[in-house]
Amino acid sequence: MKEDSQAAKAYNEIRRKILVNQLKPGLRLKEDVWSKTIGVSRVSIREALTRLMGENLVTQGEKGGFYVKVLTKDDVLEIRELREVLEIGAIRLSLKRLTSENIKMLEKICDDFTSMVKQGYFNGACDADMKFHEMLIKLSGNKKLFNAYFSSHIPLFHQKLNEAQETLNDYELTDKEHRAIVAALKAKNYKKAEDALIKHISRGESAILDL
Amino acid sequence: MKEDSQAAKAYNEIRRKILVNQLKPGLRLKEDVWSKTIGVSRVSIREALTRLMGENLVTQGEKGGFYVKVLTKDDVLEIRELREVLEIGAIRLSLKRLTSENIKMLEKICDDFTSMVKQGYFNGACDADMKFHEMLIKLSGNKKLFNAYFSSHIPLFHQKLNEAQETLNDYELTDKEHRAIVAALKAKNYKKAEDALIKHISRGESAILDL
DNA sequence: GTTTTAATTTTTGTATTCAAATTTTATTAA
DNA sequence: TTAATAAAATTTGAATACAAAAATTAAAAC
Repeated sequence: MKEDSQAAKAYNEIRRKILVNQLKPGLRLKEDVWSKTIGVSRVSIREALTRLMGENLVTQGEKGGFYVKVLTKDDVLEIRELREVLEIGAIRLSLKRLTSENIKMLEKICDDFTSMVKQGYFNGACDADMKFHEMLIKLSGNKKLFNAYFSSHIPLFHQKLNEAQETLNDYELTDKEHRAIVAALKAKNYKKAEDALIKHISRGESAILDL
Repeated sequence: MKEDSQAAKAYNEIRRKILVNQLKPGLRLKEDVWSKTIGVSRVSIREALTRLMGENLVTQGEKGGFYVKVLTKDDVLEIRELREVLEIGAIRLSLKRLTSENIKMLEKICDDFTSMVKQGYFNGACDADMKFHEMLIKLSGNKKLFNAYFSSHIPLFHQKLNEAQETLNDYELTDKEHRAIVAALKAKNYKKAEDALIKHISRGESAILDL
């Protein structure tokens, strides 16, 4: 799929919409509809949807037809575990190579989070939350790890998490937990960082499952 | 893609050939050739290749055209790290839920490995090696983790590993290391299991990079 | 003989087409 | 009215067709 092909155009557009939750899970994606919406032939739409199926962002019903991937309760549970595995792993990999620059980047994201919560920009705070965890992964310096992180529906997971954050207290807890992780990393205390991270992620899961 | 569609047929056939290294990395996959080989229309081949692109088993050149994914030296390094992350994580998740049944399954695989090496069935031993690590992942009980394991080109990595095993000594080392991991798991000693696993995987990487 | 250029062939990207399968709507019988 | 059946419409799976792009080959110029 060439960068500038019709199929790539469709792929990017549909993918984006799924990841920002504009296309609700379970929705059927009719080829003809999207063909007209995006203005490319049905073949190109099919190609885009097939690629998304390879990424597991869409599934196919037994009788054919594409559907937006549905996150079940089991999925949420498994994603939480996988997040734990990947983020803890990332910390372990990055600990040796962490620079003070890196720590500053994390602290900056924490500060952004704090200030946005204070000003009532809750969606912005959610962005910062996602960014924080992505940064943890990125600091591992391992592209494949980053890739695994993103192909695991973690963005979808985070979508749900966003909905779960309701009281101001939730945000303040998140903030504290993030900062605890950063502090442990700064002190190069692997065990402490790991514990803080596990605690943080587990709380997120509970919040989602309570929805 | 319906289970029994033409595209699924092509997808499975091409995918298998890539994973068992019958299609060498870097090879161009011409749609027309495969259309005639498999006996389906070019559209179905395109669909299969597009899906494989979503899985990152094939890539696309700047000027279009599909190619079998090439594993670079960096890839090997990153996969080794990712394996470490995923397998250590799997151990952590499974430790609480490990039954004596599970341990027996692992021991059985070790025994198979030993006996095949003794009889000179080195490819069989390689299979058992892969199976051992897959089992570690499976025992986590997390399908998404298993999925991440498989979408990380770890089978391709293992292919290379197979080529790297040369002397009888290599096989005996592998055997010992596997058994050390199982012993630690049996004793529910997480730290020991983790250490044994890291040591085992690191040695594998060195062997590959020496190729 | 080598390098450029032009012509030819191959290969891909995309649209169109068509039949089969599926879903929806309408009709009939209970 | 509800359930069952039949008819119509929609939707997909798959082949074909065709133009544009890329690669290869042949021809010409140096």
